[in-house]
Amino acid sequence: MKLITRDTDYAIRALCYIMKVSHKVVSSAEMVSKLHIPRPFLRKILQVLNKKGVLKSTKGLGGGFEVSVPPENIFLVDLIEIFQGPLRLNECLLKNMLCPHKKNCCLKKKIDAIERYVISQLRSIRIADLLQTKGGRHGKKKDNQN
Amino acid sequence: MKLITRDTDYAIRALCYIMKVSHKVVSSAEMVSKLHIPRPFLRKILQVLNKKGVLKSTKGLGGGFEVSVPPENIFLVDLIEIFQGPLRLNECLLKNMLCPHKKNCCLKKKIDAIERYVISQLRSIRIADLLQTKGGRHGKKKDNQN
DNA sequence: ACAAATGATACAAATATGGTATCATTATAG
DNA sequence: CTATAATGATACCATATTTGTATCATTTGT
Repeated sequence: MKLITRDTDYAIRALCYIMKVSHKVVSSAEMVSKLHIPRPFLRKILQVLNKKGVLKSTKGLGGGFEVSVPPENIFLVDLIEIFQGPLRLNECLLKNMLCPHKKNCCLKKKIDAIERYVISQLRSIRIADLLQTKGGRHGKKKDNQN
Repeated sequence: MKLITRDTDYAIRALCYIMKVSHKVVSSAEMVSKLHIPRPFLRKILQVLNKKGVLKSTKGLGGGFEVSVPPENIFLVDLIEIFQGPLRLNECLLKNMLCPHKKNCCLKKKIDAIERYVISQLRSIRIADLLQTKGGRHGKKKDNQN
């Protein structure tokens, strides 16, 4: 059971890279070569981030992607929900009607409580916070051979 | 993202049914008719529970399954691990080497902390505790039309 | 011996995940 | 104004996981 899937993972990496780099607009080609993410896959991910308003894209020569909301306002839970849908730990139970005739199943209650905790934790993680340990830690040191 | 998959779900239902019912040994046929679980799938699940020592099976006429450890000693986390493997929320990050050159990635740390919390919570949920709200709540009341 | 049960195991369908490929559109440089 | 470098849209495909099915062997009570 993965809390974070590959596309969310790649999205985090891409966002961190864009935030870290000095120039505002970053092309997908640059990210592919730096982050070693399969190109079409990364492009698809970037398009999603653009549609969701997390990134802003510019077409044409010299175009690319830039962060479109203040980095402090992007949280891990947002990316997870964009790529993995709403975080629901107990969907299976409801779908299969484990407790068909009662709403007060204590298993559901307990799992709901866990879910609330997990979401609250994920909501507290800023993508910008990850920058410190995501390759930008040493400020000006070169990291282009990563 | 499901915390509990279908087989774990079915296992919970079956265990609760066996615990709830007055007779010790319960056949898979009975559980199929009462719990509305596809027969071959339930049989497979029961066999796993038998192999793992949670249930004890008796072959032949009048045979079936009975609980083989004290119900208070069966926890939700055990069933999850039996059917879904060890609970690891962050395997993806490691596999893809999100942080290839540093062990002190703060994202990993945070997710590990969440994982520890989730596991501790799941470890505190006894299957026997679920009985109260799983169809056995009213004691002797009939519930066989479920 | 027969029937009722589980044991073992291989197969298959459906879904989710991870990834490709292709063509259209936009924008800039010259 | 055309060539080129970028993204937009979209359909497709491969693999893994989940959710089952099917079949035959084995055991056991009557």
